[in-house]
Amino acid sequence: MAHGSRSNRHGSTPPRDAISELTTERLSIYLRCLNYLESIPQSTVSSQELAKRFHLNSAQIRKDLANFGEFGIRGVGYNVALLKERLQKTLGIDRSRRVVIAGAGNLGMALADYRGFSTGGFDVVALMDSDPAKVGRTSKSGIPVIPPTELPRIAKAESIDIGILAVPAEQAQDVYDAMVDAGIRAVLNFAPVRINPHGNVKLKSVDLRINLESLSFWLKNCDEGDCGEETEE
Amino acid sequence: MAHGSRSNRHGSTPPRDAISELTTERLSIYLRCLNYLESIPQSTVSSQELAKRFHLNSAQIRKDLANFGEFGIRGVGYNVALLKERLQKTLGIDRSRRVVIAGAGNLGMALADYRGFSTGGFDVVALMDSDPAKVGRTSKSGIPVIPPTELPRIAKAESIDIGILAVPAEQAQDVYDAMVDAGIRAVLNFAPVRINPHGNVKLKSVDLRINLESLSFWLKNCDEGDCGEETEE
DNA sequence: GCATGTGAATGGATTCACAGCT
DNA sequence: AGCTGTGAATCCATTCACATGC
Repeated sequence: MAHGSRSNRHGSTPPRDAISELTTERLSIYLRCLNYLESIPQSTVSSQELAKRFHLNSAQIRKDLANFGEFGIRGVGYNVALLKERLQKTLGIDRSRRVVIAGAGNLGMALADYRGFSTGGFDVVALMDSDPAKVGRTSKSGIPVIPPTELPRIAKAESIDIGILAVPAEQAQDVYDAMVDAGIRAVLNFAPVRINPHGNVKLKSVDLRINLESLSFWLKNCDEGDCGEETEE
Repeated sequence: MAHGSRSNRHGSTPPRDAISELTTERLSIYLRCLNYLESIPQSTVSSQELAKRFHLNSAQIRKDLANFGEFGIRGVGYNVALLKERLQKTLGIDRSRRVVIAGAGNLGMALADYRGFSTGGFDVVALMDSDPAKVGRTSKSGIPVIPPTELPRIAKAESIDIGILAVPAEQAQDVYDAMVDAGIRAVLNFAPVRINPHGNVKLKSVDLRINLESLSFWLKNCDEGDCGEETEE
């Protein structure tokens, strides 16, 4: 109780009306753009300028933002720093999110040390690997490798928010299940398999091969005639 | 001429009618599923079984496949090995695609050695890095690091199909432009920036942060009330 | 005047449901 | 009978265009 009354007083309007994944991914993109503008530096931007600069659609920008409040000033545009802050809050990265990565192979190690994660909101707490030879070592940046048996304890103790699967395809389902059992509620999967998802645990998959195959398809159709003006992001 | 007459004789029907990216990405997924079935082994599969097993929609599978020919047998289903072969051909990975990776940092190195690429259709020919200290060395699996000045020559000599950007955000645009100049016609970008695309060069971006942010958004909205039955791939 | 925020219109993609083949 | 391939129907996302407010 005492939870949902003050409805539109200054942007705390809750989504509640089912925001699509496409929308939230665009919010991240806007955030990226704003970071750039802030570094220029530039303090104000209109949806049109954003659209032109970064190949977006101005109406879509406005509509996406409108889902979460009224962040702009009519006749003026958006305050870069302010909008950035609002987007970070909307995406839930105003506080740090704790991450564990399963699989201390090439990919897992690279992700663990990826600066794009550590700077700004994501905190890789541990790598996990079933290979005893790897356990106890650390990544270049010092993230420790723990054994699978430690997962439940770490997940609780460090209140892990997100699990990343960077294990071979054959192990992915089992490790996913273990993460779910350990109470992790969001998983990002890099293994090239379809995970059997557990309801209530958010699953997203990034299949690196799919992207290459998609490019290959385009190349093939290019060779065979119509190249068109494709670009896409 | 002598190009488009024998229309539907055994599946060589050309797309020509603009296949969406979503469709081609699903083709890759189907291919992944077929590989699994082949390993079971299982020789025949219906769209319904595929759908049930891998959380897909049977009508969509049939519709996607129908874009490229009639691969199934009514009353029976699809031959796993045959369909797999057809999909590989459709995606243009029946022959090997040659890849160069820009950026010999953690991510670039991990991608270069990623087994998911090398096994089956993609051939990482070289890493490229502007750091002289890295040039001349190799990745764990032996892929050589070349300097940027070598790119045009390698691109021609090795007939590179695909460039991968694994460089820091600040360099991404320049390296992309260099790849375009070198005649590379498809680029996969891992840098968290919006690349200004060159027409006629296919660009796809994979932003690792976006995926984490998307999970974070979901977690946040979970905490604040409606969790729903989300899952998604 | 200028740019946001938004209903209405458009355009795509997914799903339904069945005709047609084996 | 069973399952594919496909028009029709539905659903969702994007874009347009304008009323609203600075």
